[in-house]
Amino acid sequence: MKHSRNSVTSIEVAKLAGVSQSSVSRAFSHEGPVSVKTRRKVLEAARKLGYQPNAMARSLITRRTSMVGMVIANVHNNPFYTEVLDLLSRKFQKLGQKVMLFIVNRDQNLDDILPQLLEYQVEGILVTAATLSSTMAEECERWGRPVAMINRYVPGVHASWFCCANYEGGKMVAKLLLDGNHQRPAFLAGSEDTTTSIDRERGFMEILNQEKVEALREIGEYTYQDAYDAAIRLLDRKDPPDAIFCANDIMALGVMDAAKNGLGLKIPEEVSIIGFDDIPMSSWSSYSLTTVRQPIQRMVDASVEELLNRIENPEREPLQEVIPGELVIRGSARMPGGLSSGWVISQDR
Amino acid sequence: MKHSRNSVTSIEVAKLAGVSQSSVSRAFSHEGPVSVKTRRKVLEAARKLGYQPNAMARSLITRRTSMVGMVIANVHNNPFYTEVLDLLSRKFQKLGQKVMLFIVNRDQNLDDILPQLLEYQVEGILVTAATLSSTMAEECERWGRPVAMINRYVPGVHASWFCCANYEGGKMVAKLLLDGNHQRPAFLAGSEDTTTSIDRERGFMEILNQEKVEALREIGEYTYQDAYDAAIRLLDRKDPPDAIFCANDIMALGVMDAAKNGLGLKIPEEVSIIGFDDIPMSSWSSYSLTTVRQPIQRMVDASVEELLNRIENPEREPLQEVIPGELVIRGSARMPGGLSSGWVISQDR
DNA sequence: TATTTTAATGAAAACGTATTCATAATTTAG
DNA sequence: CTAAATTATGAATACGTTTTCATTAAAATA
Repeated sequence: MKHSRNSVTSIEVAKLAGVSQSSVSRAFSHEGPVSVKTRRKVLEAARKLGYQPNAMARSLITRRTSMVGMVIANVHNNPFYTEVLDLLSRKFQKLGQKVMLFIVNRDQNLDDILPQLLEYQVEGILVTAATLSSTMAEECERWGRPVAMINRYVPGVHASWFCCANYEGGKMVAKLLLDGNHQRPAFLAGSEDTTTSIDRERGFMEILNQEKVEALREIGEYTYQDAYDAAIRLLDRKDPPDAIFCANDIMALGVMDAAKNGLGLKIPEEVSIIGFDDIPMSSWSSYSLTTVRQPIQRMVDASVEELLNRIENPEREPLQEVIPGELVIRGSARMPGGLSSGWVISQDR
Repeated sequence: MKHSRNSVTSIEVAKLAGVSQSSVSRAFSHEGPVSVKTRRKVLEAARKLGYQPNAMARSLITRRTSMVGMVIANVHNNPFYTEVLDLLSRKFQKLGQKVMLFIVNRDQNLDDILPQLLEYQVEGILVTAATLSSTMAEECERWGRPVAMINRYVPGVHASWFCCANYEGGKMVAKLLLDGNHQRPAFLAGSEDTTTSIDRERGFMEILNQEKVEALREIGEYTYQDAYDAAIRLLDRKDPPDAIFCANDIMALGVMDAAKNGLGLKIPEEVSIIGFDDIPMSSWSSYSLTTVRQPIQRMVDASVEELLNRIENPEREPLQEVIPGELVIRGSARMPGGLSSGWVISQDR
């Protein structure tokens, strides 16, 4: 039984089973009336020939593909998005969706990706850690291809999105630092053009400004090494900060290594460090990073369900949601009295 | 200009442009003779209507999809495979292939994944860190869907694969430890059913047996936490090992944390630790892990190129290759004289 | 200019399925 | 036991392309 390419079609199965092609189709699609007898004959013949229905042909007639596009950035340098990718992919699988994957750079233009997704008739598009221009997003939506984003939003655009409460998270961190008697905080930004970094910083500065506390600032481009270098610059000043809030965990780990191993500082006695994400490594004993945990499972569940929902109900208005994170207290920041490692503090919103 | 679903077809474009549907097709597929004048007219009309060719319909007639299936495991708990995923995805993209992604568990049976891949007419399948049963692999190959694996092989199966030289890597580590005067080595296995762990251990034990050195053994299931716990068990014995070779880096980091922070041991003075992979975190200053670097870029390039090659030339015999890794000397293992951190030692094969 | 060669075009067929519609077989009701 | 309702079936069509083939237009040659 040697086959050339995938030549076996429903017609051959029909022939072998002694029924019409229509019956083969009906036996496979679980709809339509088929007698148990013919179904049995068909499945038997199909098994013998190794028949697989051709999804391309089917999609042509049903106008459904059960495929979604997934565009994701930052997957290699931020374990948080690795986990998002993993959870998204599994969730789609569980719900019977095929995933067409595109891994891009954070700042990459998606103009050349989208046409490919549309050509292949994905029924919806999920974008994470990358930004879809508003015209592109509108374009998709106008074509009846809903778009959902995780941790990214475009003001005024007609698309679904689900973000961690970045602004509120930044506020929580600022409060925690002030309550812990820090005098001279610093913020280590990610990329200047990401809403996540911007919003976290805005919340952070909001509280500091209220209390008339000034903050130092550096940029780390969301990478360990950049953060390491930035931390050295910060901590080597004659007026170094006594706390550094980093726009994400991977940078916080770089900052911790710079402080501990690079400059021999004690954490948190000489400098407190706080991150954002709560990636697995943050809980490892070498770091024990105090951080803001993103509600990753809820963000994934919500965005997937919303996307599929909008695929089924194209007229429905896109949903947007800001989901609160939680402050995870570990050992990398000096605490106000009464708080110690192990506490998890939910946001008050 | 409000569209319902994607209703605009080449026929409508033809109508607007005042040409035949065939000419529209020819204007878009870069083959076939078209005058510049009609091409211009067609593209203009297509732009106006926002026309996108339907890849499903095309694939039906061309019998090509430019889609490959990618099955990958361990992506969330091993950064090595995150990087593999990233590089694979980008490489396929660059070569014009669409990627249909399936993320699975390491030990998950692929019997329910494969039919989906075949239904969707992927032209080839790339499997990483998961194992395709030999019958399944043969099945694919018989249907003209070539299979390529990274870091996994099934003896005697008709498929391409590319592995790091795990066996030789294990030997290098054993030699290094013996030359560094270690008396009592241990091996921390990954999952018992993975060839990677098995082969690394085989090479390691081969050298130790030659020198009549006995080794302790534990199992870590490839996770940080399991490795941490296993390390405590090993190091808390009354006859603890003076060196631990771990089947991958993520486990080695867990072992380091257990030794350093859990038991207060000095690395490498009291215990040497060596890993396998060379993930980014291994070079971070908190760890500085001596490890065997997998030739990840070469493995990715080779497997992708081989897969596409076999798609174009179905008669070609599958290629298999064992690609040597390199020993990366950092600070987590006592060195024989003359070797110090920063050395990279290629395998002698 | 007449003739041959080449390029451009449109009509029609094909890809493999789902679905509609008419018909045949079966079951249920009367 | 017949009539009516229901269920099962097959023939034919449609989905949106690419491709073949015959034809026409244009260019190159004589």
